[in-house]
Amino acid sequence: MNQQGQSGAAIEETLRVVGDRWSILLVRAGLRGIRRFDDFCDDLGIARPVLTERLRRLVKFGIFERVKYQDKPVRYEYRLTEAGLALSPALVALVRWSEEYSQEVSSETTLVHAPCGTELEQAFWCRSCQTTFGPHAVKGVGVNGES
Amino acid sequence: MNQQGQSGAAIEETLRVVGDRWSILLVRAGLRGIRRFDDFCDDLGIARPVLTERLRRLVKFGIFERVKYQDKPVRYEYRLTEAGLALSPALVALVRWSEEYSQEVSSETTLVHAPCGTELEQAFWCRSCQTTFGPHAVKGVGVNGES
DNA sequence: AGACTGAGTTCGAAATCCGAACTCAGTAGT
DNA sequence: ACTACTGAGTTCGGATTTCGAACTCAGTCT
Repeated sequence: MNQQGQSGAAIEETLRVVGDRWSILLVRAGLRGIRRFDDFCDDLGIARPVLTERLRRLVKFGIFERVKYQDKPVRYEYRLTEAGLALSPALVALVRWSEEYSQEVSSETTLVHAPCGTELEQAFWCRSCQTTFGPHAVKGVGVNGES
Repeated sequence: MNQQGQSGAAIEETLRVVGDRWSILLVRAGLRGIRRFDDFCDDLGIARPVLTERLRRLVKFGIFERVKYQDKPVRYEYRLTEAGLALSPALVALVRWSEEYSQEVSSETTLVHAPCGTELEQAFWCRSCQTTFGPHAVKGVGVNGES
């Protein structure tokens, strides 16, 4: 079917987990502090059966955890795990992209790749800063490798 | 329905474009140099009708462009636009996540960002080769002229 | 009692996805 | 001229997923 390298397998696996229309939005809602079923429901406008299924899956994959927050009528809420939080770089990247390319596609980003001498694009992610820098933010760095 | 700030609207818009199971994979394939209909098909194992629809949509949103590369039998191929390339940071973030939090795939790719001293991710794109180099490829390249 | 809460479940209808086979223009081989 | 092959799609019926709306169930509030 496809025989791409490791990074291909990696991204496919990620998408198998959060690659549907709702999962990333759920993570985002989680980052915004939303935890309860009905709140996810109202906030995203997701259909309840789908929300049920999606949350279950995300719990299974360790992105959310189902926590009892009340005993009387037993009630559970969903909180992001560390793995869930770790998706934020991807969210940031997506947000940045839409900010830049969504409506008006205008950006004269031109970088130079020293080794091979041609223009190139680069994306950087810094763990300590928890931010990504789009291609335009990077300059004059030369690296290469194989595919 | 949802009244999140700009970033919420932004990410939703992004997902409206590439938020399905295939689009991101198509972008990734594009980054790997794939351009032809049948190649996308074979590489991803996507159903042809879906591929047709998906490519059309991505062209409409300016992520791919449909380019005639032959006249005799008129043939078109799909190339990533700059906006399409700009999605690579997001892809890198997803790959990175799966490397770290997904149990299945394990790859010891660890990059170091010289300037700030912490691990980081880098995705490089070479326009002339029409390919990106993932973290793996970059790994072990001390060429960066850092520490 | 009666109304309300929160986390779901059940339902049938509608939208998507799938693989397999077909189209259509032109090219290559015999 | 006849056949086989290419590449980019389209058409088909069937399977899967999604949807909104209404329902459940335990417990609480007035």
